Amino acid sequence: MLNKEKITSRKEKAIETKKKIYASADRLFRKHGFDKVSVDSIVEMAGVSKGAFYVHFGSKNALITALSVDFVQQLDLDYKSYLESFPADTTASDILIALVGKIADVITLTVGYDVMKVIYEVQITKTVNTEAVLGYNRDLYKIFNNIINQGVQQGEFKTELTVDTITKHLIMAIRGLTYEWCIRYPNFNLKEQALKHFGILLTGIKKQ
Amino acid sequence: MLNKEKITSRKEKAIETKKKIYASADRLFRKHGFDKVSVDSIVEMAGVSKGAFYVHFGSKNALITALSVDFVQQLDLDYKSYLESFPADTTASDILIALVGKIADVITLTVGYDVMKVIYEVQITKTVNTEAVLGYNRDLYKIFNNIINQGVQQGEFKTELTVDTITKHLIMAIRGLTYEWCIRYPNFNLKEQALKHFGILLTGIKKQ
DNA sequence: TACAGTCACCGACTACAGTCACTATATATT
DNA sequence: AATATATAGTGACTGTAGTCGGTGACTGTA
Repeated sequence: MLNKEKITSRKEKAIETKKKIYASADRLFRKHGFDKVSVDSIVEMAGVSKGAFYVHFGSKNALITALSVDFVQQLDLDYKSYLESFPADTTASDILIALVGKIADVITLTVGYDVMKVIYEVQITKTVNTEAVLGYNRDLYKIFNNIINQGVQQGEFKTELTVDTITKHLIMAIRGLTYEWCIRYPNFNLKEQALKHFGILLTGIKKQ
Repeated sequence: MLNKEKITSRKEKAIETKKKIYASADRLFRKHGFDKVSVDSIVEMAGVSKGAFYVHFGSKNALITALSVDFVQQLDLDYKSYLESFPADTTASDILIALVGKIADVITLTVGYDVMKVIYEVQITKTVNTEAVLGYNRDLYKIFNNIINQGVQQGEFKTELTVDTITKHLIMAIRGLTYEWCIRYPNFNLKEQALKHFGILLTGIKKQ
């Protein structure tokens, strides 16, 4: 029987090939944008065949998603460290508002429209498993969960809804805002609208 | 100079061609779903050339959008007549909650996942002008505006935000919920989540 | 060492959206 | 009526994502 774990020279080479494709794609996408880069150009730069591409990635979108996932995970780490800069006695609402502003900044300034658009498009076309972006154990959910939990503990938020439920609704709202930003681009100020929207949502969650 | 208004036999024939394409597409889409119908098969059924298709529709998505727009306008009319069945003294909140439930029902039961998915996908890929679906003068905005205005007049809602602003935020929330439903399909109960979400939003809008 | 099985890889091929130079003919102009 | 112009319509062609039967180097086994 073949040992599934052993890393043979053959598998090493395969991993090497995958990395080459990934790296070429990354360079080309950054240079020309997602739309203008074809699979053919990626495999040409990587020096492999088209067949090899589809051995390692189920589709062009799957590759884009893989790149996005790396990106999203990095972003979540950034949000985490951003929060560590806050004084311990900041209220949960204030933290949430600050975080939402930060997220809006990152999306509009760092990530940018082209990339966000593709991520949202891929999610809806479902050609790819986007668990890492959508999954409820994504870091962003944990971050929100912690803040909201703190708000509930300190009697700032209502207890009618579970912490988990509130978390899901708030992150859904961010996704909705970002979707709206994408479809109305460039006629929609994400940060301004996000802060206003969270003003409403937080009022609905706070104790009267 | 050519008279732009006159309906010549030539223009009649052109309209006829457009209708044939439209009708063939409608039949094929209903039968096989959007993804499995090619432009070639549409023009074959309509008995016209591919070039004719692109004379009348800028892209395949433009045709899908045209079909969607008809659909959406019909839905908005349905919502309007649904509201007329309410007693005059119903509170604005109650009307809104009922309407949101109705919309969720229509989306999940009447329109269905396949069609919603395409509408949301077309909007984000922006290959087409989706003004009729997104435009702030869409009937749905007017409907919401009336209800919210009533709520403000009767002192039920806060006056910090304008009626217009509230309308936009609520419809954005519906879009966000529907997007979430699409990307989590079939693991997301739209009606349940929409009602819960509007519970939060309305609390944030009502006078304390 | 011989050999059978596997699998990473190859690249010609298919399917399909969209383009464009051209044709045919209805309409406007003289 | 003769001619010029505008435009609906044509279909071969292009570009690109994705497919699939074939190949040979590498693997574990006897």
